[in-house]
This record gives sequence, C-alpha cells and structure tokens, in this order.
Amino acid sequence: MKNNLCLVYKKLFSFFGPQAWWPGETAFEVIVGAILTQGTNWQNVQKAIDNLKSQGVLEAKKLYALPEKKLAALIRPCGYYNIKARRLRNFLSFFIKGYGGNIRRLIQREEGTLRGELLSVKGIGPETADSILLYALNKPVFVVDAYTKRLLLRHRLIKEDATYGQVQDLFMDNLKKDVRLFNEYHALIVKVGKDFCRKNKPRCSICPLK
DNA sequence: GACCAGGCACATC
DNA sequence: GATGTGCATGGT
Repeated sequence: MKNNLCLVYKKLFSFFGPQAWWPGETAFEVIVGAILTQGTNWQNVQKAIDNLKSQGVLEAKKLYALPEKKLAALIRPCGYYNIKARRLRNFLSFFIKGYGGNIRRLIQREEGTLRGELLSVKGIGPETADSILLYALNKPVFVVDAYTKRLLLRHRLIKEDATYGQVQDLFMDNLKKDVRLFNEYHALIVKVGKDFCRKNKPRCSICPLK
C-alpha cells in the first residue's frame, strides 16, 4: 500500500507540478473558503470571498458584526447561502468567544483537541475541519474529499463503503506526516479529479495514472 | 436543460 | 447505522 500511494503521488506531481494550495491570502481567508466551498465549485466561492473583501469585512470580528441576512446576501454566489451564513457565524462565535478571534491561539492548540472542537461547531464536518487544520493552520492532517474516495475506488485501493476515517488513515499510516506533502497530495487529487476523473465519467485513457 | 461542484445536518426507517 | 433529502448558485 505504501508503494501504491507514493507512486500515485509521484505520478501526479510529475504530471501536474506543484498546485500552490490553498488559494487565499491569510489563514482566516482560508478558513472562510473552507466553509464556503462545501458542495460548491471554487469559482463561485471566489466570487463570494471577493464580495467580502470589497466590503472590507474579511476579518473575524467585522464578519461576526454583520447581520446574518447581510452576510447571506454577500456570499450568495457560492450557493446554499443561508445555511452557509449560519455556519460561518457558528464558527465565528466559537473562534471569537473561545480564541478571541486570534489565529495564533488556534495554531497553538493541540491538533487533536482542536479537531474535536471544530467538529463540535454545527456546520463543520470532517473535511472542513481537516482543511482548516492543514491549509489554514499547517497541521499535518490529511484531507479526504469526494475526489479522494472516487480516485481510490476507481483504482481499487478502497471499498465502496470506506468511511472518511478509514480513507484518512490509509494516507496517514502510509505516508510521512508532512504538512507540505499532505498539502500537495490533496491538491493534486482534486486537480486530477477535475481534469480526468469527474463523476459519471468513466476512467479516461489519457489520465496520468493510467 | 441536465449535470456537476474541494459537504453537512437532519429525518426517517 | 444506513439511506435519503434539503440547501442554491453558476459553469459546462
């Protein structure tokens, strides 16, 4: 298994090159993006984030000061905007009340403890929590998403019913726990997923993993 | 017009 | 515990 996962990584990296994830200027922006991208393509999320930037509210306390309706209107382009406004506010409440809205204090928190706290915020599930840990806070946690499962399934490396934790363990038990590696690997999986391995599209003969 | 996108919570069985 | 459904815009 170790060789398989290393081989997949090497092939993806040599084909696509570094992906420079996450697209975002600050850790806080990465966190906001992680929540807004749930079930949505990144282009739409970028429009929503641009709206927040142009209004000068891409900062924890300013964002939390916005009425929920106003926040929802600003993030409208990314879809599910009412639910995401609520989820953002749930996170902001946790972040401001528990950590004073201070990213450095989040980073100082032990990673397993923080993961549990993030998962207790309504609207933050395993993928969003792990994206925050890895891409905003630089913790060595592997992010699993729909593309990851689809890729492993199509290469017969997992079963159909594998859980999030099982897929995550597969990577974390067989790779060096390295932030740079986990960062790049997940980004590469999304890249090959978008370009070659979309839903309802059977395996493609020009896929770099063929 | 159908399908899909870097999920999650909740209801129901 | 598994399975289904609502949430919603915008690109292909």
